[in-house]
Amino acid sequence: MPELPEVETVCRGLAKVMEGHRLLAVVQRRADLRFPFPDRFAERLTGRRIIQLRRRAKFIIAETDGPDCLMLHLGMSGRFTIQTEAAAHVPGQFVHDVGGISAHDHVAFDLTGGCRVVYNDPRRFGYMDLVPLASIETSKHFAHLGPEPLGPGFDAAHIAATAASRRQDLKAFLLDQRNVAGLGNIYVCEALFRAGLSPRRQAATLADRNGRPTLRCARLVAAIRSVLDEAIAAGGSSLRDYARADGSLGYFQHAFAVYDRAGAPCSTPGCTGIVRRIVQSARSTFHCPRCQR
DNA sequence: CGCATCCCCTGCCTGC
DNA sequence: TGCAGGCAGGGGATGC
Repeated sequence: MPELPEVETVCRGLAKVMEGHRLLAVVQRRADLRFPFPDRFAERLTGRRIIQLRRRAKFIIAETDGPDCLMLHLGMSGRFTIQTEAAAHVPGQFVHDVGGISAHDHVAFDLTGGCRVVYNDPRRFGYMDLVPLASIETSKHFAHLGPEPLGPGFDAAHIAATAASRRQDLKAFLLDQRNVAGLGNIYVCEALFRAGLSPRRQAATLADRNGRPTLRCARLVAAIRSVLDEAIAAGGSSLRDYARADGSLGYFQHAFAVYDRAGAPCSTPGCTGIVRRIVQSARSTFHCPRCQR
């Protein structure tokens, strides 16, 4: 599912029911997801109050009043649902254990205030970890992350400086979380389209011969910001299994200009190009070969 | 260092 | 209808 706008949307949805509340019970139904759960995962969280939820890159961080922060990564298919029906609540048990509906519910968080937050992840590419608040930024998850694309550290100068020595394709450069954190396949495709830049262009060509930012860098920064801002405002993109934590659907997928639109006419005014699908790094890229250079 | 490839796991869609 | 194959929003390991 999730790139930055989807994770941001989920984070906001969870914040409403988790912030300020205490964890009455944490139910963990298996020993691992993508990675093993940390030792005594449920025990270390039980009884703690959730102070604040925030997002960094594609992670959700839940700060608690205890020594550990809960770090969540949704992988490809992770999602949260919020259950509020009092009738569905059987302490320490999953709703689906009782009602028998869905598989792949791996963790449940029971909170004061009456909500249960359930993590479901069919592919189990997501994971959870516990990290001390003071060492979050230096943790293995965050130590190599680039700047937030919507934050102050991401600008034309950063792009130019980072890309200047890179021989890789622009697509791969933007997917690399060390360069900028939070973009994934969809929003890279959409941002490159908005910027009029080819996904096949060498990253180094964004900078001038002295490694300084060009207009292309500025256009790319503006394109990334605008597409992310709009996607967040739309509640993210709902493809296949993605939903917001409250169960409602994002609708930015209706605004895709190129993603999953191979064969469609290019939407750039005056452009007669056709959206093409190519494969880069074994993943689909969608672009207009005519107006993206 | 950069890049391609494979892999983790499951579900869904397509085409035969 | 059934089944095989391809594909998927992430990201880490490996080998060239």
